[in-house]
Amino acid sequence: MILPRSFYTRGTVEVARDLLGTVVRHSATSGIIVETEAYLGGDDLAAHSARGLTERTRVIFGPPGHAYVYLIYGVYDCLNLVAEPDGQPGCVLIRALEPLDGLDVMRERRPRARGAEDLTSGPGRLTMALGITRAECCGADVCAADSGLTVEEGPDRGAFEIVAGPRVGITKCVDWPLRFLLGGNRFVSRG
DNA sequence: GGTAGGATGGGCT
DNA sequence: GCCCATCCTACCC
Repeated sequence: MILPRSFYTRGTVEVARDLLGTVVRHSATSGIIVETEAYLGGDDLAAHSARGLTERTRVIFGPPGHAYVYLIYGVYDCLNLVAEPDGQPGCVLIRALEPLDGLDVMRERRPRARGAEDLTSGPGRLTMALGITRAECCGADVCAADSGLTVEEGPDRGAFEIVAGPRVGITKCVDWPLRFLLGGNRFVSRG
């Protein structure tokens, strides 16, 4: 049920697409991934790993199937899942979830959310709703049942269309179609 | 319906 | 000192 490490030991784009429909679980809450973005190695200047291996980006260069959580704009934590074989950079930003378990807990963690669509429809929102912090989760092994942060096979919901487009909020490599979302899903971060 | 602007702190030059 | 892989509010149609 928990996705095996071999799932992540592949090209980042493939992993980003295949993560759609799977389930992220942490601290009494879970959600189905409906939007992802791939951040590659090589000449992807939008990726944190583009400036090389540093203390912060060490996890991205490490073994696949681990969580890379970072602070954005000094305010919010964002969740990534590391792909590619050990030693090669590449990770997938989780941008939106469809809430699955623990909706009441999510509402307590996000008192400002008006409807269910506001709970997890954004990279900063979903970490708040699931209680994911970089202090607790950065570097966590999402393939290990006892890690507290796991990614599981999702419920079978038949065929769905994957829509690709430019990544959100970046200024470099803006034309690369590395954002993926479930077509027509109302829990995506935008459009 | 839309958007402009502020909050806020770590990472890197 | 500048740059952010964002969110929320206020205010304006």
